[in-house]
This record gives sequence, C-alpha cells and structure tokens, in this order.
Amino acid sequence: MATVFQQSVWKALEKIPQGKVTSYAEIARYLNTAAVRAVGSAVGKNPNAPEVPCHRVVRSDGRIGQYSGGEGVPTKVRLLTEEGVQTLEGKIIDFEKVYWEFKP
DNA sequence: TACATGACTATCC
DNA sequence: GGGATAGCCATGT
Repeated sequence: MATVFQQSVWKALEKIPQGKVTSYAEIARYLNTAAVRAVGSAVGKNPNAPEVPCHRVVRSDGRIGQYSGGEGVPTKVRLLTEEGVQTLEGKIIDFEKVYWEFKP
C-alpha cells in the first residue's frame, strides 16, 4: 500500500543528490517524528525500488546498515561506490563530507 | 563496547 | 476489524 507516511519518506529520499548520503534519523527529523525504525520499515518495503534511491540512506553512526534488494548489503555498497561514496567494510569513508542534510 | 529500552508503522495472525 | 509481532534504527545505561 502507499500510505502518506511512506510517500513522505520516498519523497524525501528522492531529494538526496547523487554522491551524497543521509541517515534514517535525518529523515525522521525531516518528517518531524522520532520513529526511525518506522522509516526503515517503510523504506525497506518500498514497492518502487528503482524510483527511490534507498541505497543513499545509511545509519547515523556511519555504517551501511541493512539492505533489501539485489544481493543485499554488497549491492548497496557497490551503488554507493559507483556514485562516489567510498566505503570500507560496510562503513562510510568521510561520512561527514558526504552527509546530506535536509533543508526545511 | 555490548545490552536493553524506546517510538511508530506495516504486516501477519 | 482488532490485537500482536517485527522492522534497511537511535540512544542511553
């Protein structure tokens, strides 16, 4: 289904430019909620994977986290690397430099 | 550093 | 239609 919550999350994901990443907490804060798990749940079960760059969302501690699609986390890491976000063993390199903040 | 608790939703009984 | 469970996590102890 496509609830307003999910649509809001996906819409926020589309605002992330290529080569940048953001965190679930950032999205939750952008949606004015504290349910970061709900965000992950909504993004993880998104029915329109290619339209939503869910691989540009990582954990707030700089780690990749999980990924549902393709080969899983390796696919997420590879996509990020292709877009210019360097990773090392499931962790973002220069996380502060590629971190994208949502503007109100 | 590792474990337990917390907020909110979608999905499965 | 209603209640219970789990989820691409965060944060505090």
